[in-house]
Amino acid sequence: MKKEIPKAYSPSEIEDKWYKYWLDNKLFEARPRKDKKPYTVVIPPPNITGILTMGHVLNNSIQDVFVRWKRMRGYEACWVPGTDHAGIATQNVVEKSLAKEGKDRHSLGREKFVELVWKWREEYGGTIIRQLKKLGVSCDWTREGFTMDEDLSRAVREVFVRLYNKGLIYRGKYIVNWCPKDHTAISDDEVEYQEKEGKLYYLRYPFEDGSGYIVVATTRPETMLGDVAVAVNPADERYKHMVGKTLVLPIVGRKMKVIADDYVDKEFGTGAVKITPAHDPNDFVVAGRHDLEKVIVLDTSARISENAPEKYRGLDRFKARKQIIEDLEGLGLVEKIVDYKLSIGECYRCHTVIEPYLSDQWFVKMKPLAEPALMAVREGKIHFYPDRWVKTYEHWMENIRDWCISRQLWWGHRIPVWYCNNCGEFVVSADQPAGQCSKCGGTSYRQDEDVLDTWFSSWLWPFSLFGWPEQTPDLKYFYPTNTLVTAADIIFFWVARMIMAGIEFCGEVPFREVYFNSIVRDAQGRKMSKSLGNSPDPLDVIRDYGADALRFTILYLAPLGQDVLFDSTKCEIGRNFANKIWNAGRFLLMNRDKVETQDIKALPVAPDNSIFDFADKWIVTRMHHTIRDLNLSLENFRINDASRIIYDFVWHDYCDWYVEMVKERLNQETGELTRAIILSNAISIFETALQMLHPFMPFVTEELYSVVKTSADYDSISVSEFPEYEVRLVDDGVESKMSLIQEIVATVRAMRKEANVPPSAKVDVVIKPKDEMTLETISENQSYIRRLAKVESLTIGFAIHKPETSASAVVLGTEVFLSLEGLVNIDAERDRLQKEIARVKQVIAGIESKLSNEQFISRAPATVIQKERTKLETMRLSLLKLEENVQTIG
RNA sequence: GGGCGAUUAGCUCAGUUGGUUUAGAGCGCUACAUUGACAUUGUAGAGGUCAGAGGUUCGAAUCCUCUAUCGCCCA
Repeated sequence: MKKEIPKAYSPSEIEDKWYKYWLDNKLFEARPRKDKKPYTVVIPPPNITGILTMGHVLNNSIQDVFVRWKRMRGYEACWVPGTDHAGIATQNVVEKSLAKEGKDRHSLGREKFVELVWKWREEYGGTIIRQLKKLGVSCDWTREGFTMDEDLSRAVREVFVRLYNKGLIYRGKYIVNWCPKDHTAISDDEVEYQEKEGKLYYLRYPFEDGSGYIVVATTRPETMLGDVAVAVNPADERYKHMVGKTLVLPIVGRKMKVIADDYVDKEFGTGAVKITPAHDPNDFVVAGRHDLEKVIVLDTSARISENAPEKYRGLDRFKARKQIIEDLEGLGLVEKIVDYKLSIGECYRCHTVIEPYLSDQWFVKMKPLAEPALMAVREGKIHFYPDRWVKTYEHWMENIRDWCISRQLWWGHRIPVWYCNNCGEFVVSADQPAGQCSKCGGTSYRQDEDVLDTWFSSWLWPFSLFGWPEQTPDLKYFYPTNTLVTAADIIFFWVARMIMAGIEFCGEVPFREVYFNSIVRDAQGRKMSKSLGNSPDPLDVIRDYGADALRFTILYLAPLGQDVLFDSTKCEIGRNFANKIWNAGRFLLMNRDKVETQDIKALPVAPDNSIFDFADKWIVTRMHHTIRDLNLSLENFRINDASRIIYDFVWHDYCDWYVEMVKERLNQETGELTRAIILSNAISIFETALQMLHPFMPFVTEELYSVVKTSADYDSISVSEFPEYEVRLVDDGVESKMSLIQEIVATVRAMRKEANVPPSAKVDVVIKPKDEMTLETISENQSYIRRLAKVESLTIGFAIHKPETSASAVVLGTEVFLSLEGLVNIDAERDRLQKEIARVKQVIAGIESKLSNEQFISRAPATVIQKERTKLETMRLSLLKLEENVQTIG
């Protein structure tokens, strides 16, 4: 079975092949089963309008690591994918394409428009899902959900009805955040605040009786058209005598009173505030207290409305602002205009400046839902990683405000409220009411025009996906889910609300752990954004470097709780690593071919065979420590630690040292059976390494596993058994022995370099060990030292004298001499030794001062003191030898 | 204004409850190496007063306080 293996790993051919294989063999499909524990993850559903970003790459790579890891550990791993209908975003996209044809949604009509959006969704809505598959994610695609699916929509209506019946949903005229571009209300959380340079306008409002004027300060002078009062603080001496007096609103001519209200901040502006109840949330509250009229002077596009003087009607709010200031200046009513830094609210979708706007909306009373959700996190029913997000969560939950859930859009879940066409009475019902109107007996109804906030469906995601409100077997088995991986910027939008919904509707938290993944930034630390064009297209990166490389790199770079600075060229880390693994596999296969007369699959696997030497013992020990550390890191959500651990093991332990040692053994052994066993040991270690690596780099590991595997137990590495730490396979002493060998090798290499010995030249080395144990270790492994340090003859013994012309070094008390007939550079050698002597002296001085400190002796633990004593001894011995050797130079 | 985070090698970052640390890695840099796993490589090397100042401690990159700079969230 000779096989040509290319020198370099090329991912593109391999990735598609294996992804298809996994899907064809239904390896990611999960079902309720008694013999296994479930491990459930629901994907944060990307918008159907979205395309894959680096943020998605990180988020989904993390989920895939957990899911694959758990699957291999014997859990029934269920990762449910899906998409979000994204009300505003999707409607915008479709409207834009309509506009290109010179049409708009109103000319089309609601029904046709919604049909069109569905068509758009069929055609383009799956883009991000296709892209996700390129990443190799192990989702159960048979369970793919969409927030507008019939099942999920049913859950939305059911939830609305239940909350309404419980008195937690109400309708009312309130000030909401209005986006004049999208023509809809948005929730408080959907407003983004930006610091901007603006102006503060000081306007004079004259008294009716001609006794002068009062000066008010405002940042939005155009709203004066809707003013109905001026308020001052009742404790403000400056204005006390003016309260109750009548003003005439300039331009408009409306008569209004000066009122007193505690809300007014004496320090802000002049201490007198104009009151515009229909266009400011605070003024709205004040107006309620004083029973003031609410005059709406803007229309839904934030143009001046019919309720204002004719001159301004139809003007855009910013144009109106200019015009009004101009006109007021003409009347001599502008006191001054000063520069002012203000925080402006923008629509998080389109970045249009939000207008506070009085309108009829539906709200959810949040306080009763928030309380148990807050407790759940406080009591540890849900853990956050990193846990500092708990504080943010608590702060928000303690100050929670009601949630405006109605949106003036066409695309979304229509509010399940029906109005009697006859009398206007409304019925809240999951389905169209069939019977007679309870009030007038009418039988025809029309449904509320508005749709629900998109988050009103995504907060049900962890259970609506499993068939809620039906008590399905899936729901019983897979809910609550285990791990939620998401970005922290939707902790309020989504995470907190899911917790509330889970507890309210299922009586159980929706997940046990929340992992907040890093934010991916560009190399300069800027947030990735479309407008900056600094976001690499993950598909390009996959094409250039491979999906495994991208996954590994971003996981390796993203520590828990820190942002990650990413640049495509960093994927060299992952690409080079994939190539390294590939070539380790290539080495094994090429050598296996040389012993093909042996049926390598039939050979006993390490350590249960006779050929299990120092190198095998060492790598098996290292491997089990790696398994232990890797599993621990993953259990603690320290994914970048985990990727480092496996990286170091594969590259440094396995490739740099173990493979080199295997080469030496193959070189020495002539018996084919022995050679085959050596290889089978090496292959079995490699297989385990592949398994550990598989959650991170699924493709290359699957490919190599398929060609290298000896056991033939599993059709796919993705359903093979994840390695578990076995303490019986750990040899306690072998690591320190190996590190002695490694240090000796490194020292010889360094000495060679120092003396300018060409890399190909062989050298003679003489070693005088520190003690019997060292002697034994070195003797037993001298062939490795020879090969790794390119040594011709190696002499070991206690009765050794330093060769005449040689370089010397001391490694943990053991002397190493490098014979350099005519090669030794006396000055360089002396320098090197002097430097080392100085360093060792410093270390000794440090330890001595510690040990001579009575406080240290009396207070430090005995083990620490003993360690210091041992260290001192070794260092003193080294110093002695170094000084001896420096004297015999030349 | 309130809260949170960061500051360690030229760059990007590890350093888990203070003591196996003589502060590590990757990239970059310097030197050398190419007949078989890999130049997407190997070997060796240079490079750090752990932001600054105090404090706690026998012992601090690690804990506490303050200061400085940067970033994020909330008002």
